[in-house]
Amino acid sequence: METVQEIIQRLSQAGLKVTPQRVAVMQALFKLHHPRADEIFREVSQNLPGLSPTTVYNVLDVLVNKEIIRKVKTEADVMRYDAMADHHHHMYCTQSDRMEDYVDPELDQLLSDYFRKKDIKGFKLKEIKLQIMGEFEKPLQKS
Amino acid sequence: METVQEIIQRLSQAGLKVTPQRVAVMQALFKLHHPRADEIFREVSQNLPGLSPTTVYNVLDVLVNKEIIRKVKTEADVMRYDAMADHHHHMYCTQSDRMEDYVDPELDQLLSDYFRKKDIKGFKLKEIKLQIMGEFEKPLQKS
DNA sequence: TTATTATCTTTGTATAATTCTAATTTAAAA
DNA sequence: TTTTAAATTAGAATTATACAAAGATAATAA
Repeated sequence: METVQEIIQRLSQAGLKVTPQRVAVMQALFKLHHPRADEIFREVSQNLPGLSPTTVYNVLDVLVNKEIIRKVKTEADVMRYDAMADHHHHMYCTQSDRMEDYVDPELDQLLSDYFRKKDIKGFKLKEIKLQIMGEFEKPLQKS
Repeated sequence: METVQEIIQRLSQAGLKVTPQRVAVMQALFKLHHPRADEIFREVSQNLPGLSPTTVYNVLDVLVNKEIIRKVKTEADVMRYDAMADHHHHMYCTQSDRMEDYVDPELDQLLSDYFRKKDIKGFKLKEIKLQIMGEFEKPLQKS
């Protein structure tokens, strides 16, 4: 969970103006779990009445371009957003659009070793992300 | 490249009626490379004038549900579809929307061994798919 | 601190992808 | 064949997202 200070710092570092809208969108991204744009809009609107949906899309686009956050598409065809603190993978439920983070440095090491040897011709590899498909056994708890 | 015979057989096996629209959509899926719904629509319309876009969406949904084809989840806003002959991964260009298949049984073995040991709690794993992000060195040839 | 300016946000409209509904047609079983 | 459940269609509706122009504001430098 990031503090406002850290959010402000991240925005500045990226050469972005620090606006209340941007800070609030980032906060929503940390608070909500892989939210959709409309969820962010609703959340942020509570603190910033009069917020425009366009602003949310603009802010999200800017953050994606600066690689501060990421877009992720789920099974259900909705776009979700992810504050990408550290490198991580995603577990997807094949029955719903539920999605969770999966962090596993050991696996990352294994993969990075493997691909160092492998070296795909004509392709400069930058990152490996896993989509781990399956079913969650326990239903998601309401927060 | 699948023959019409094989496509018909696959549809029947899944308990689906064999309609010209379905066969044509499957053919388009093999001909085109990870097409979007609208690309399929345009392709199939050439042979089946008067085709409705709704039909393309319906057919794609049915095929996805019967696990004959797959939706490909990317960071792009549009959904792409994949005739899933064999298990494979995807390589993505970070500079464009280019996307290629990546087949690597050795890697699959490695991953399956790893996750057999690992066993994520509360999650029934079905499949691992890699998103290999990077840059293609040579531009794609026009077909 | 204040003025300046580039950047951001907003409003309102537009567009594109996808879904819905209800009517019509068709593949396949009897 | 006839029947019927399943599939397709047209057209309207919805939804998410993008656009363009005007107004507001954060950051820079005077």
